[in-house]
Amino acid sequence: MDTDSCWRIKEFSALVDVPEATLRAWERRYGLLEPQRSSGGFRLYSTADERRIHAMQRHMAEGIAPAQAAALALAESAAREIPSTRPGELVAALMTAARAFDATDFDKQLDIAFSFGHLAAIRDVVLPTLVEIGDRWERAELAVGHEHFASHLIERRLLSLAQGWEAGRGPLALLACPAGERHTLGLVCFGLLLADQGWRISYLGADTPIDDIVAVAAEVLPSAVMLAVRDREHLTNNADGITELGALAHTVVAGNGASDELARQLGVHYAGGDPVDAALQLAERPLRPASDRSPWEGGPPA
Amino acid sequence: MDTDSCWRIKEFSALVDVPEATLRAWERRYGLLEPQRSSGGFRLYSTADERRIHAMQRHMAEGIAPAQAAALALAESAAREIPSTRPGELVAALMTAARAFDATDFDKQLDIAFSFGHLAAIRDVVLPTLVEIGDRWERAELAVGHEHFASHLIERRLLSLAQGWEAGRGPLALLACPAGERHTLGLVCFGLLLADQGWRISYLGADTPIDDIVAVAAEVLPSAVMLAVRDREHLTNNADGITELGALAHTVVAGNGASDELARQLGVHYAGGDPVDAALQLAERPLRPASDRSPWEGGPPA
DNA sequence: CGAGGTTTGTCAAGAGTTTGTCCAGCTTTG
DNA sequence: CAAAGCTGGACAAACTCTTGACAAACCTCG
Repeated sequence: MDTDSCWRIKEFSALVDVPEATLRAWERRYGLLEPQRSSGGFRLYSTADERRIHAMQRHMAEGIAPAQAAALALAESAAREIPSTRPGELVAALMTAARAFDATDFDKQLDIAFSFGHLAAIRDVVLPTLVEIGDRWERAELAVGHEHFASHLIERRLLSLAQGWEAGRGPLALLACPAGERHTLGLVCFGLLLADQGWRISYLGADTPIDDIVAVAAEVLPSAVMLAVRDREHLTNNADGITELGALAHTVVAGNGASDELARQLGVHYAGGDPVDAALQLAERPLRPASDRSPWEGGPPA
Repeated sequence: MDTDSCWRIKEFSALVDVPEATLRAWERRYGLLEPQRSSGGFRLYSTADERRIHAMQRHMAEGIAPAQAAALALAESAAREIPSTRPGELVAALMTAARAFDATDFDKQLDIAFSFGHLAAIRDVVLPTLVEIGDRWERAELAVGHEHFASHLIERRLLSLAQGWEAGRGPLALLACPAGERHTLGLVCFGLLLADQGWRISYLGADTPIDDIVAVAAEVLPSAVMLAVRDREHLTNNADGITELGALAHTVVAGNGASDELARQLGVHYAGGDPVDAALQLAERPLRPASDRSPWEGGPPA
């Protein structure tokens, strides 16, 4: 998306409020700018150049001499490509970006988070951020607009990463939220982690009538079914269907709406409130040889 | 479609407000225009040429030099070539894949569809598929499970393509579904097409309380706000807030729940039921010079 | 403090590029 | 036939390039 090597020197000079001669001097003397060139040799500045100019200006405003300011700006520009940040800082940066409705920055922080792998990103950044957003929303420190904005960007990222999770040769997991339940982010996190362990994912998403989940399970014969619920009532309202599902396939309920006791009543398994735990718990069980139809038949191993 | 290659140069020149000599120069020097020719050699401009001119003008209004503006306009134009294979076959293949819960195949068909560009894929494949799914669901030929399965795969694809749609320098559009409304796919299609035209997108997604949409609009100051609704009641239930929004920004309602009459009552604009129409309609208005705060102030141009 | 050197923003000259516009001579259209 | 178009070349205005220079500001050090 960087087709933006556009501005010629006059426009760029006006844009960043630096005289043309100075722009050329900074390029010549410090290598601060790296404009492309037109076929005739005209400079074509990009947004990267713009960022470097702004960094330079910021440092000079602090009283730093031009040569040093340029060196700092260049160093920052280089550091932008190799960030090393702690998860807590990433969560804070995500919250800041969400508060400012800065989708570009939010996405950049997600880039950094996911550069550490799915597990670390989800466990240490994405889920803590969702919790933080929820907390602040409850304390009215954050508007619904912020929550929607951030949730969408996280969802977009997770679904992008989910590309291809249905392919492969591992056991099949069917993922859904039962009727009424619309919080899918945890479920998608779970699916991603499970796919990392070699599972294939079939995903039905939010608010799926329990009868349809049962029907799909009967057709695709998954090795496991995962139902994610935030609100307890979405389990109790669908109790009969869930019990039916439990008889058909190894069924797991997870999320804050589920509990060990409730799962037992429904005749299904419980995997805790945390999708990371749930995925690792489900994935780390040793699989039976491929000749078995289901690794779960005969109940879960001790 | 638009086989209306009809304007001769004088009329076209007046239409797009570019002198005839300049039109010929842009064609000769940048290949920006590809008018058909009459038997005697007269240029016959089409709506595609008009779109390219508008893209060119948009970039030049941002201060980008003509040569670069033309290159950008051409790049955008290339992304919307008309497919050579039959879209109908793709729709049929998608339905078959959905019926079999074959996510891998479904995704492969989407690959093919989107190889023809966002516009063609959305207009000729994605939207027809959604309509088809809706129809078959109403006739009970398709279970909710199939619908969820397919919707999720389409959503996943669209959101993946939406990566980066917030970046750039064009006018900003704020997209949301008001409270109660959960059908976002059309809205995302709209956003993708608008982003192709150089707009920046800020997205709040489904079921956003109208007060929060207003609050976000007041903060990010979009050039346009788009509300997508399938059910009419989600407009009427939020009437006061929508009118307030209309006073704050150029607000457009679209989708099957909207209508010209209802929009007028609410004091906002109506863009039809089809996101493709809506996006092209909004995008193709010539933008005022960058010095103006909003291209819409003073109402839409004649 | 003051001499001597370095840094930095700015300028100028002369050559080259980009771009909107125009012209001449000829053709097409209605 | 008159109005409108076409081609190809040509041009001037605006813009940009490089190189070299220069003065003011800033340093270092005796």
